[in-house]
Amino acid sequence: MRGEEKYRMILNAAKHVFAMEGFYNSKVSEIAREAHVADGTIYLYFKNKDDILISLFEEELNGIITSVKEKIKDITDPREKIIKFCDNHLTIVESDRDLAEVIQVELRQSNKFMREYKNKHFLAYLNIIADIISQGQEEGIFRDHLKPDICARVIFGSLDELSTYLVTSRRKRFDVHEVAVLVGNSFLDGLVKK
Amino acid sequence: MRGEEKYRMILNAAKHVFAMEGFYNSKVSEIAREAHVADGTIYLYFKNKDDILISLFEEELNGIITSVKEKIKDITDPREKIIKFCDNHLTIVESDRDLAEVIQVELRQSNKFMREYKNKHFLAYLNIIADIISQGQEEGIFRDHLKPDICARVIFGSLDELSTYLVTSRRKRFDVHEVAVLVGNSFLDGLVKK
Amino acid sequence: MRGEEKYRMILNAAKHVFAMEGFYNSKVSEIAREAHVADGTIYLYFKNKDDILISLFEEELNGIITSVKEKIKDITDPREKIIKFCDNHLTIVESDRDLAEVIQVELRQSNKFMREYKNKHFLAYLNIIADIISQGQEEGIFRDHLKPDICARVIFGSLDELSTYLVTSRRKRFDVHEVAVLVGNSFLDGLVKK
Amino acid sequence: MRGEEKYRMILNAAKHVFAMEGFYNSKVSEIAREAHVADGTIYLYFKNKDDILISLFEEELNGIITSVKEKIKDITDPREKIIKFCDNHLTIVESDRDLAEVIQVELRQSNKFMREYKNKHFLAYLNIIADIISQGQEEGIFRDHLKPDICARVIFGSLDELSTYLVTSRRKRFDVHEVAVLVGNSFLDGLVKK
DNA sequence: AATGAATGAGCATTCATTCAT
DNA sequence: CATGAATGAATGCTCATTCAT
Repeated sequence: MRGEEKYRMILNAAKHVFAMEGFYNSKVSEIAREAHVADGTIYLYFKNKDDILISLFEEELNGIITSVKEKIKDITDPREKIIKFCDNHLTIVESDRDLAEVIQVELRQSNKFMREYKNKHFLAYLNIIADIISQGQEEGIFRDHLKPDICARVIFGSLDELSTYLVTSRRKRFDVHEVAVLVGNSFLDGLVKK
Repeated sequence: MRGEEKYRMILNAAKHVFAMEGFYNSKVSEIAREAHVADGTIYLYFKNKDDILISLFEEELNGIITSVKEKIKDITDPREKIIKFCDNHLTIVESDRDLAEVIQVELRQSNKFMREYKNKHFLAYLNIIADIISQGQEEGIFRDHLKPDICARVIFGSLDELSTYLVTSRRKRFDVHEVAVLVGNSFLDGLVKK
Repeated sequence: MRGEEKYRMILNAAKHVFAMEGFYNSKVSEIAREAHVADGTIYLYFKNKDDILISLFEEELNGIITSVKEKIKDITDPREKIIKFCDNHLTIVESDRDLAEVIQVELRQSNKFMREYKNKHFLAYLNIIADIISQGQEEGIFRDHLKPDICARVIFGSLDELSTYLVTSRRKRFDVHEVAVLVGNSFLDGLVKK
Repeated sequence: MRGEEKYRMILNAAKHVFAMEGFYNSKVSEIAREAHVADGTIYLYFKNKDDILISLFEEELNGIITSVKEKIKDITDPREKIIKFCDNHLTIVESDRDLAEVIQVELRQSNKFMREYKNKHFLAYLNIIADIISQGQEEGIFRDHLKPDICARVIFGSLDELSTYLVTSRRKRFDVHEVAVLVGNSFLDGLVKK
């Protein structure tokens, strides 16, 4: 349908502009120009500039969450699941630098509305890792004293900082699959009972 | 000296205001009020608003770098050095939430000048970790195939995300010393030759 | 005919919306919604937003003028005519608060086009009073030195301000028939030769 | 003092611009230009555009109220007081056409804040007339059955409509002193006990 | 050095109007 | 005739920065 198409065009333009300039330095009129719509048209699809950013996260994070859940659902070994999760995250980031930039840069914005937003969709993403850890602990594979929420933060933090490294550099810093295995294994060495 | 005193007052006010509102939502006049100086006075000590943020990082990061270098200089075991590094980072963050907020939130801003800035002082901080890894590899304690820069990113990313967790929550999520050991050991399990 | 029906619906919706929000705070889309037509449809019947207001006056004032002329045409005594005029004005205002609001609030708008408009249809209404005065003077009933146009303004101003009083208040301030007699007589005392 | 001076300059510029264009067609930047200040300066003295209009009324109405109270305070005969009130109103209007235009045109605006405003300062003006009527009734000079608030509206409405007449016309329509006496007497004929 | 009143460039948002369907 | 999605000109307001005192 036409409307849906414009909605996508605006979000894509916004992703690019936000990635290039940062949210606060981005101009709505610039997004409109890149989306090939008039300034006013944006306000038919979004309540305001903030709403564009929120919608962008909502859409993209949902996509990422759906895709990673799909990819790990047939894996039984929690160790392999974690490596797959890392691999998926870095692969997406590598294939969509704008997205990576927006997630890293703007997920940190501290508006109240953003903080609340994070407490909803971002946590769903973190919980995927935490759930894998819990599962591994129940299966007696992972050490019991490690708190899943802390581990999830540690793993996500590593991946996110590596993404920054990837995005910030103009030249290629590392092979994502190789590093995903490295990060996964690094933690697994700490996680797995000896 | 008088001037030095005002400079400090402005930076402290800025740290607080930036932490509360975020850089872009902070007003120079608000910083001036909190610092008990006139708006114009700020421009006697800083070139512009951006310069306040840059100077803030410069000062704070230098302090952190100096303090952590001091703390690890008498430790010989690279494994202990890494744990000490983690412990130091999380302890500082816990004792100065405003600083933590500013580092996490604003270090991600994507102005070009910020990017360049990061490539200077922030890298000095990362290099402390990378150097420890290199040292450990030279001593034959750490595995050789791990790239020190990648490892440094992974460790910093973990610590930084844990800081966010610490700062974002109103209630205490974890004991920083305990977690510092955990993070350090987690990586060490992966780093150390078996 | 269909078109005539929509024209009426739009004017009625406009009267209500203008009365509620004032001309400048009214949105064409709001009028369209209340009239149960599409935004664009309005432009099939009116040149622009201004034209809606002008047409509204035109229609309503013409109605009022026609009705009052009908009511006073069989009265011969100019004193009774004036009282009837007052009674008619206040009765209409009381029965159609939206109309009253629009006349009072918007008749005062000072666009050039409005000024010109007033100089055409509004004057026709004032002239009804002025003509009665002139008639009374010719018949030797009213004092000769009073200028009919001034008297017409005085009488209309009184009625209009009383209408404001009526419309602004939530509770009933006075009985319109009683006050019409009062206003009429008040002037007549001044008008009539002793 | 300087600040007070700028405040006056802005209000005077606003009075002129509002009178020329009407409130909604007036641009803040136009007021700024006429006041010989920068756009932003206006917001040092006024909260927003609405606040300029409100302050304008506040100042001007207070001035009018003060001046008329002063003028009638030594008059004992309520009949003379009313004539003096009318004379004062029309004289002010004649000497400050911009003020007259703003009062008439914009006092009718129907924003909620305006309605509330009217219920405070405008009523103080009306009450001056109502008090005179009450006084006259207590002294046994005016008829008892006339309600002072209704009479006040009638008299103000007459004066206001005559002001419109005065302001709208380019040529002089009447002598204000003569008409003031006429309006006053007109009502007095109705008011005074025979 | 310190002040803070003044500046004015810059931008998000609104909404009357159009026109392809 | 009717629609309503799309347009884009227009403007109130903010706030970093300046500079006369």
